[in-house]
Amino acid sequence: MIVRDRRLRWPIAPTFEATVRHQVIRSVDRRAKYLLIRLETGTVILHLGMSGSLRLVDAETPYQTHDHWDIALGSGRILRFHDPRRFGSLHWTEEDPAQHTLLKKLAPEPLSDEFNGEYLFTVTRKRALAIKLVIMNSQLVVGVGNIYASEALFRARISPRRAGRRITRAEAVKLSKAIKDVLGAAIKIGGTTLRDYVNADGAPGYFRQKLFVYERAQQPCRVCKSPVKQFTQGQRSTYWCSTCQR
DNA sequence: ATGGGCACCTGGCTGC
DNA sequence: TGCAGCCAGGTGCCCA
Repeated sequence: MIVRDRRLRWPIAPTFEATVRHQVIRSVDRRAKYLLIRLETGTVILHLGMSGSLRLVDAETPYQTHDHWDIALGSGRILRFHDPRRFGSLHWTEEDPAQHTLLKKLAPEPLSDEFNGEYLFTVTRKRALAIKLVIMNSQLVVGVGNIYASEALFRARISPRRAGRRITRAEAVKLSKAIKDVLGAAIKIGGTTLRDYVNADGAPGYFRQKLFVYERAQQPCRVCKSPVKQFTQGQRSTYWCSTCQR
């Protein structure tokens, strides 16, 4: 393994290369947005942040700016990590990865049966916080960042300003379905590409074309034609249609 | 227990 | 043409 820049969101541990050297990859899994690569003596926990990507390249492929590390595989190819914003991270654990600090408090997988209307209704009961911020809390919901939060609420026809505890049981059902739908649809077509972000093949994600409200301030709502509104919640932009969403 | 705010980082864009 | 300044994203962490 070659590390060119240890400065990711957290610095890559100085012992990391020596630890993973010569180990066989047993399996690759995922929890929330963390990639789990199980080796013989432990697990690599990797996050792509917002601009990270992994590519499998030939050994002679020259590295480029922001190619922060390479792992040489037994096949002769190289697993290369590229991340302009350096919000990605790389950790090592020899214990059950589910018990790792970064993973142990995470909410259920949003596409699992465990994540449903009843679950969402229950966890929102004592939340005075706006529902948009509630569904962006990884202890309550995982997989929903700023883009999909606005999109899911639009699909569920719920105002992003509504207090979590004011969500009715029926709305919790709608919202849990909207979250599953938006994540499922986005995954299916390669995610959402904004500006310079590309996926592992260097291709953009095409979900941007399917966004109903995100980054569409002033533009007509795709359902009712009234202008999409924008405001700030938790230091982040929220987009919504005040006609469709209540 | 809950919520508010900040931090990390760089490319793209705006405006002088 | 160049450059300073702002904004965007995911999410952990510190403090009230």
